[in-house]
Amino acid sequence: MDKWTEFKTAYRLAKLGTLSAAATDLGIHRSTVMRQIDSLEAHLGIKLFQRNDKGYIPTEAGQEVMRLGEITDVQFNQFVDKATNSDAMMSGVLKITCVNELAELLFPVINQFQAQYPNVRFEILGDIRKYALEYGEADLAIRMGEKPHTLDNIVIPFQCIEVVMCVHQKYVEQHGLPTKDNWSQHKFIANSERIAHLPWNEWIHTQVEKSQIVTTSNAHQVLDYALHAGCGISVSTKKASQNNPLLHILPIGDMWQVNTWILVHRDIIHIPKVRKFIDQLKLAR
Amino acid sequence: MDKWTEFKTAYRLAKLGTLSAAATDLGIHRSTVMRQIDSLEAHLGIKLFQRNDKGYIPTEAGQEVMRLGEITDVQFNQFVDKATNSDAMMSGVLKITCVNELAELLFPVINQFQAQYPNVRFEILGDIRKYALEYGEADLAIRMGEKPHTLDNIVIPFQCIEVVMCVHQKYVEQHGLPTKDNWSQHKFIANSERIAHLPWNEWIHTQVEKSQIVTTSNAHQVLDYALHAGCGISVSTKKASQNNPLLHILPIGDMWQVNTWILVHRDIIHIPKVRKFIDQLKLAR
DNA sequence: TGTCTCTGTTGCATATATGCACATAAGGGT
DNA sequence: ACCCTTATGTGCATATATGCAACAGAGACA
Repeated sequence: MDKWTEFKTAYRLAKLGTLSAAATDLGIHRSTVMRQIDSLEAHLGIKLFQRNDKGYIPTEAGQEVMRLGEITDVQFNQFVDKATNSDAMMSGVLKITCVNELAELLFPVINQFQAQYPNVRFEILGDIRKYALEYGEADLAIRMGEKPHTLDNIVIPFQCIEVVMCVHQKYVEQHGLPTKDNWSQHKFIANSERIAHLPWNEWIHTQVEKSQIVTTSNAHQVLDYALHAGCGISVSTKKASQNNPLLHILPIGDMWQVNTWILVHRDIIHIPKVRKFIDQLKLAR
Repeated sequence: MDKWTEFKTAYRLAKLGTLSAAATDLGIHRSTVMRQIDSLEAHLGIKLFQRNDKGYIPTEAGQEVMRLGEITDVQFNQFVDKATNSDAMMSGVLKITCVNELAELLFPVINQFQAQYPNVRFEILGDIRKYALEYGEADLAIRMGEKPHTLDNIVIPFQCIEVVMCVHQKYVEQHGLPTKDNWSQHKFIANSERIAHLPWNEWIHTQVEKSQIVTTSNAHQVLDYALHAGCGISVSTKKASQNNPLLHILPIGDMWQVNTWILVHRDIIHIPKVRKFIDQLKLAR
């Protein structure tokens, strides 16, 4: 049974009783209604209506069509209402992918957003690898570095974050404060993998002798522990470093201005909750 | 939402993931699937799918379409199965209209039919007036007399019944046995209304003096009571008269050969239970 | 009785949807 | 490196469905 449109026509006809009324109701022509019914009956091999000069009377099967059509119509309309009404769509999960390091930029906005739309849940896919927006693995991505060049994804500039070298007080007590002149003698902490979209990590791997990188991990949080334990010099956002009085910001290297970008697939940017969340992200720039 | 066909297409696409698969499944062309989806999305103003080079991934709304479509599909298919499968259709009510006098012809067949199809219920509309098959008041009609000439109804010859004049033993004891020569002196029982499709009733009204018709009623059963109480001469089927030893069949008038006809609307004759019941009626001719 | 409006029905011109062929891109296997 | 298969996307010719207009019958009303 693939004649769903004809089925709806039959349902309206059974409900209203005449071709003319059904046609007006459906916004099509009388004759179209008639031919759709003829077609449907021929297809099913059963009569759905008894015709007379006064109109169309549903047979037992026709009454079943009416009953079923009514249910279906309500369900479809409810779906359309729900899908069309923005507020009703402000629910479900919003999946965001980013490297762990960027998650902290997100949560102030998420917090604010959830106050307004408590039914939207967030799922942060904090991982090294890039999740593919194209395959629906995530709704949004936050990326760093050069402006991503994609085909199906829309790229929106997000924050320009400042990144600094820093070291913990414990390290200073043990090894002294690294300076511009002697940093090449100190210990460094870095991600064990070379990841193109982690620019400062690349900087360490290219600018620092391999032997200086004494602590590595594939997890950002582990590196953070190492930093706070005084294992060596690491990289952090300026903001995070300033908030911790035990962290010393070092004048080593340059102060990085790293651009971040919001990525969203062009097919889902118009989904209300996605759009509204992006709007709030923009305000937080 | 009147794009039910497109809705089904969207549901299959969401289920199968690619245009090609959905197209094959639906028996239409890839490009048709694509354009129907585009059309539906444009109509709803929301994206149902996220497109990529591997296929179509349903959005949250698209998943809802899939869920709803699945339910609807099952329901529609169940309907088609039920409506198509003859045995499954052998249920519900079968409405038959006839004058009370003919009902006794029906019940042997009904009895046999119900043994085979216990889920079919019968509703006999035994009344003087003709129920209109065209307006769905009844499924079948049994009519007497001349072959009915109708436009939308199919007429099938049924039984040729023999009708006789008869009188009860009580009447004979009181007034003597009516004969061919003296019947015009006797009392008659007739329906109070002149009904064209009750030929023997018409015969009485035209051939017998008004003053002779001493007992009338608009109900056949009442007339029957009057006959058995010995109130006068009445008309009955030969069969019924022969079964009652207290009834005398009189040689008055002619022995009528009355044709009876099965009437059924052309739109419902193909409904399994209607067709099968008619088949059994034919066997009982 | 005539008119008016309601119903379904049917032929015909046109608008719409469909299928085909081809272009394009990406991955898998040899 | 090449082929083969998978997938989507897009003009274009054609098939299909639609709307229109006209017709016929039935009932309401004056």
